[in-house]
Amino acid sequence: MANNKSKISGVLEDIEQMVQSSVGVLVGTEEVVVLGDSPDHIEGVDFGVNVVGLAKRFGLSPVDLAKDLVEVIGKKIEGDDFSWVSRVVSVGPFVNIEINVDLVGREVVGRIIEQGGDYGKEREGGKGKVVVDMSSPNIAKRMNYGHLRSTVIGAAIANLYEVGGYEVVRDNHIGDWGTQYGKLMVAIEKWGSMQKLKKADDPIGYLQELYVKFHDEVDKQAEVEKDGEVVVETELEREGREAFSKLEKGDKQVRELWKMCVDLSMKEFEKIYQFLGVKFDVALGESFYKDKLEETMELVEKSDCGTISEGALVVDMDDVGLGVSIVRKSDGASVYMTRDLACAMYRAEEMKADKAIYVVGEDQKLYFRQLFEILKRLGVEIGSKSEHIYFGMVRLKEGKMSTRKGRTVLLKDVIEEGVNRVEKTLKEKGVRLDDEAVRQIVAGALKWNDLGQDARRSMVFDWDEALNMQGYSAPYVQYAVVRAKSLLKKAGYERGVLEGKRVKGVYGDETERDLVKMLMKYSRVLKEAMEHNDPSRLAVLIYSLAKHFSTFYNKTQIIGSDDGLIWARLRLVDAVSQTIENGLGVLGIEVPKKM
RNA sequence: GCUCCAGUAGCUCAGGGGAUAGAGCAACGCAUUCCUAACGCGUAGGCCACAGGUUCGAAUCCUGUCUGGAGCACCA
Repeated sequence: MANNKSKISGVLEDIEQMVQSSVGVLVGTEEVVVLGDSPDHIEGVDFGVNVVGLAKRFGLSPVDLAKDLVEVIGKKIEGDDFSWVSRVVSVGPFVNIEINVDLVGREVVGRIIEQGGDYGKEREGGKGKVVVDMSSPNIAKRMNYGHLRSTVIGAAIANLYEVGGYEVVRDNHIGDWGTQYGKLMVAIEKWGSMQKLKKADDPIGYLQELYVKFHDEVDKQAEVEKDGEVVVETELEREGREAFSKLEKGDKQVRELWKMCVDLSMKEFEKIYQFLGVKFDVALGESFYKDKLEETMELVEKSDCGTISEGALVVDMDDVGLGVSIVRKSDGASVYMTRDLACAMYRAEEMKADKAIYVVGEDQKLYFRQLFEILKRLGVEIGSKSEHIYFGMVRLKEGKMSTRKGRTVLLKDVIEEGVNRVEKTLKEKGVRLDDEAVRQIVAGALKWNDLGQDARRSMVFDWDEALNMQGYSAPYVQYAVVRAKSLLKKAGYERGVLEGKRVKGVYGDETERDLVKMLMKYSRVLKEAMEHNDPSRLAVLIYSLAKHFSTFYNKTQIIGSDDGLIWARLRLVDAVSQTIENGLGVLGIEVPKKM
């Protein structure tokens, strides 16, 4: 087991491997060993292993096992077989390891600089193809702050899978089909016009108002009719439902109007995506599957799981606690489920995807369990491999967001406020930045708020939190990278040019040591983030890197130092900045040229 | 009513069987002729919702209670 083992795995993994084989010497088989952090109050150690679980499994005393392990590892170190570890001690059931930080540091830094933007990436591709179903705004509605979540979390998940060796298709699953568009068509015909829509400054706003009016009118009708009999469906709703039915059957006039709404909406969405720097590989909206719906409904009807109930085609999953799901309405029209079934099959058969990841809010948890269950019952394999990555709802202090009650925070307003805040800060600092840098900072701040914490928690919208630019935030991390790069430039540092430069005897300082340790953990954290579908793990690590870099930057004068460490330190700065930038890249956050 | 998710510092959150529970914000104090202060250093702030249980060991696992969020047939 030499130091220069496979360069594919990281140094941390190599050390783990060494401990693992040491365990093998003691118990006969190699057991998976994970190096954790050692506690701060025990000085001089860097990583720790808890052997209780291991000892129990083999019926050994944890304390004895720890002692024995220390002895075996100690021999390896002494024999100069493994010089990355300089000391190993046991404390109760823990085995603590001190790394030879100078050696390890130079190795890790060297690898990062060598691999650059590829550092942390899985070398072996071919893990499979995954479709990430993300963003998915509904047409004819303005995007509100809540729509940010699926978009940025989806982008980060997609990137995580990509660096994890998967082929990824980012699919913006636009909501452009369904009864609500029948209602919208009715509203346009009754109270608006195509001409007005074409000329409108804010076409989506125009459509949204019509949609809201539709519901207001429905409420009025319902009240009137309530005086008579029990009303299930108002006249207006019936018209809306019929209009959708017409749309679905291919009525030319309705289709034309619908198409216009789609095009106008997409144009608006594109502006926001551009600001955020979010890209999709495809945008196959729900309507894309409109010609496959008949076939899908037939398939369900002919399958063992489909039954007719109250005129509708349903799948009863009560036996597994999932209730009943409608696949075809009693009037023959499709529902969301029909489209998603067709979509899943298309992704499996046509796109050759192995897996689909739906980045959609927690309110649809039951729905996706139903979707996967139906696919399973239909014998469609992708269903059992797909996942619903959910995120908590965004509320306002006043309560749930509601387009109809005008109680929303529009995404474009949040962006605008972000730009204003950045510009105000710049004025105070007397710094000038171009629009691109401002955009990157605002987009970063917005994304961090979604990616920096467990997405499953629901959140109450708060301007200061949504646009936080201090401390645990994207601008803080971006700033660290910008400082690092500027420092490198000022020092005349160039990658790979080291002739005659001393790069020895470094990384003894505590902060430098912490930085090295965090760099070592990068690829592991990346992998964990992917496996848990949790970008926040990555955010936590790169924030930590930025934090320690800031400490280092403030206390260590690098340029002008003449203690012979300058080049080694610059290399460390380079590696740190590269790693942070890689991590930010995975989160979909760009680094401005200047800050 | 049933099901799922969450409750950790004043606020927003990390940690999710192990060693003395950590950050950011807010507060207070310090620093600054030096690589840009969206920065750094320090102080203070905790019955980890509550009650039982499992364990050598629980913020972490189990059960129950309370509080908040989400969902439960022709919306998406």
